[in-house]
Amino acid sequence: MGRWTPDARGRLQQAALELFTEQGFAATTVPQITGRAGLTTRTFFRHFADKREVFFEGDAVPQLARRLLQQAPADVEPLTLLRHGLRQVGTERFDGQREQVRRRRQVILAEPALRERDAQKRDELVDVIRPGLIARGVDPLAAALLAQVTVVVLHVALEQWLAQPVEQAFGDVSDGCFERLSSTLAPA
Amino acid sequence: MGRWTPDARGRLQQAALELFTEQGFAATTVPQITGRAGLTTRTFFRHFADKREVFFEGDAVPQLARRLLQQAPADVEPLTLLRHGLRQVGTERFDGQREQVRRRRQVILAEPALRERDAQKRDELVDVIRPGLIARGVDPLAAALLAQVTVVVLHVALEQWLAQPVEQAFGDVSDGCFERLSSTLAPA
DNA sequence: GGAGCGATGACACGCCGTGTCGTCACCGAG
DNA sequence: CTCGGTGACGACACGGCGTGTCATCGCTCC
Repeated sequence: MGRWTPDARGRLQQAALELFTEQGFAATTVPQITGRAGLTTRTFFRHFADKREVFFEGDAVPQLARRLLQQAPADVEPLTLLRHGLRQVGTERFDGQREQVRRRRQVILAEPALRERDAQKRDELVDVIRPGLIARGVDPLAAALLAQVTVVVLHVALEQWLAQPVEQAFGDVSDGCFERLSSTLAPA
Repeated sequence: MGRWTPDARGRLQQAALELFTEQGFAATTVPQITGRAGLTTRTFFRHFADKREVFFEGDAVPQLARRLLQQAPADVEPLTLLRHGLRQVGTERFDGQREQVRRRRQVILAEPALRERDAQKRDELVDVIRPGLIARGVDPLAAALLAQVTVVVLHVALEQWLAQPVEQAFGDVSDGCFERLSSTLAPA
């Protein structure tokens, strides 16, 4: 409990999210955000590297991926581990929150600057998964391909999952994507 | 032949590339670029949407992808088409220019802002390939997965190709990546 | 109770990107 | 040949982003 009202970072995130949905990302300025949060502009940039980061901060997927890769038993097949990992991500961050995820997705898609940052975040996830696989004994080329493909499936499956008429478990959608991809790549 | 010395856009690209390699992307300002090109700052932004675009402009890969997808005979298997497409990209843009490609790659990797834009460019390529596949009769889910995977292979194969001790044909590396991916994803 | 610490405020500043208007060679119509 | 349109660029102003720097002051530890 400091000299100031607590959770400055959380207040900034909250204010930013509200303003982004109210008036769009491009139309809201950092002073507007800090004004609503009761802070100064300079303080915003002490918590977030730039205006886009406040939207993506707290995205726990890379942390979860790191944890799963480290803690899984060594005898688990990499592909199995990755499939279960996506299912885990689904239950922790998607299942049961489809409308919330959809709204967030729409904000991103509407703003080129946020799409770009989203693509970078996917790359960062690849850069977590790949060394994790290598540490588990996967050779570098396969690790690079598997890490990239896992993030691709996460991305495509999320799109599929959001488009379903009725919500199903994300893990089922991502597993379906894995299988579909495997069969599509198999030589005819 | 106008009132001004011709090829303003080309002069800007040239000056920008020189300055980026001389002193780095972040350290060069747009006024520096336009100064060297003999133009004003405002003119820079008439030719390029932002400072990063001058580095990626003229990247003909999406155009090539569009052309290949439209012109290939309708009976070519999608996967075959994509593999040949990557080989084509390799011969047109990579093979025989490895040092040049490597230098460009290093500039991108050294600058987070350029990595981010590079990721966005890969997404844009996906957004060219996917509808092209759908137009060829591939169903939407497979098209999404194949488009993403093709760009992944392009990316991973480029990394592989740059790391080889002696240069080989890019198409051989990308084909190897495709096969490796297919076998890695196949159920044990 | 005094020293160090850490989060924030306050202020200045450079650069990015845009809106707007003026200038002037080129081009086509008459 | 002239005259208005067009299109690229210059000139200027400006808001917003992101950073460097120093001051402030409650908290903690000794």
